[in-house]
Amino acid sequence: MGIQGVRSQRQLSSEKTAAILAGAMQQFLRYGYAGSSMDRIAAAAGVSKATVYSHFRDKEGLFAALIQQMAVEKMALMDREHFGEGSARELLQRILAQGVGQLEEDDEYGAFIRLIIGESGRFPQLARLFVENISKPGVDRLTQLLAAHPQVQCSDPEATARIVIGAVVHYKLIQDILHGRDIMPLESDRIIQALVNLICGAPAQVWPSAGGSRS
Amino acid sequence: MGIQGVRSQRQLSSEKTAAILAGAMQQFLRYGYAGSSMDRIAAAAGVSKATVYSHFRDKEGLFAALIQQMAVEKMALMDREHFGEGSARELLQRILAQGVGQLEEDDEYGAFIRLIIGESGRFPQLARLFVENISKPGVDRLTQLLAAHPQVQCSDPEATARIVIGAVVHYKLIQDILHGRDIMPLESDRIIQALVNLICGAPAQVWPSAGGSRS
DNA sequence: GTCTATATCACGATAGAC
DNA sequence: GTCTATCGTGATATAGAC
Repeated sequence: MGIQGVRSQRQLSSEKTAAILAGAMQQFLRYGYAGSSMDRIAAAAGVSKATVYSHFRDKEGLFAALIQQMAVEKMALMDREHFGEGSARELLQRILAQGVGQLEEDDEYGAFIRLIIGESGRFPQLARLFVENISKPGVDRLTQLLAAHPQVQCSDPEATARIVIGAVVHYKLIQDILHGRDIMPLESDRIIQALVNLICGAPAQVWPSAGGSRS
Repeated sequence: MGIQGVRSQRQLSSEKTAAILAGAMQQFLRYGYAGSSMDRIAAAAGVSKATVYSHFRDKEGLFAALIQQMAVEKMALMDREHFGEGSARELLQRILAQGVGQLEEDDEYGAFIRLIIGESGRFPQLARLFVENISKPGVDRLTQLLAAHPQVQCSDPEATARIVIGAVVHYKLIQDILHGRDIMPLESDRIIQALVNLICGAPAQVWPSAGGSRS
């Protein structure tokens, strides 16, 4: 099903290939798979429709190649980051601020997530590719980071990592992808602070006695 | 844009209307908006295509009516629940177990979420309808519950509620909607327990002294 | 390799009989 | 109100010139 055999279509001009993929990205991200036409993709790429079919077997092959390319791109965004030194609280805060900020400024990322989820019924293998190359590496990295800092109070780092990632992704989902910013307004700092406080303990623990942590 | 004026189309037979909506649900949930055809919807409903057009103005009107109906249905699932008495930990655990269990057994719910997200670019008003009638009430209820139990250690109940809901929704998203169960296996109890421990403190609080809440 | 032109078909929406 | 039949359009994919 199209996921294999993408590389075998690449030994062509590779100048037009990039243009076609760019046009396909613009259309697929905006209109979804079934809502995009090969005519408009060719027009957006600045080539004829026959050229598209000389570079990719059919619409499904083009779509699979695009998703694969975007998965590699978005995966690379995360791998290069090093988060320096500091306490667990500082480190976690830095990671979350960087992740949320990147997610908020990258409009394309939201459209990509929308596309993957929307087509996950028709293209389950591409959805799995997203999980394997994007979701899992992110959760794994955070899991190792939580496990490496024993001062954080969590007995299950893997489940905790998924909670953190899930909270951030869901925030992006409601705020941007589902256009809920006016209905459920919430500053991203509130999410970040609440997450850090949950995992590292409340910040201003005035009385370390039995009281609690109300402001 | 179709969201209004749905009721005005209802004073018809209302026998066929239900059949059409059922057929539309089957098709739209499976193939998305652009991937569904009015011919197959009519066939799935057991009526002719002209009958569909006598009950709904066009494809967009039918889609909007279906989303509206499903939003009301799924909203009603949550409103009727009463969670009895008990400590904050017991209460939260009961709520999460009930919510996750309902989300896991209801295949239709996953397909509905996939559809809403996938079409949120083309139909932003329907996405907002989902946020307003499904997401917001759930978060609001959990927020009030967290705020009503001062023994839970959270200074921002609203942000905390969104973290909890986000973790659960993201779990459903990865496991079922994106077919990642084999790639990132995780028992739902692990998520529930980790959430409860984060919010209510670790379970075995042997010494309630200055130590904090390490396990 | 890339184009224009075309084959073939399914789509949304409607007309008109009953 | 519901059906059959159909109109016009735009879809995927290909043929053949250059």
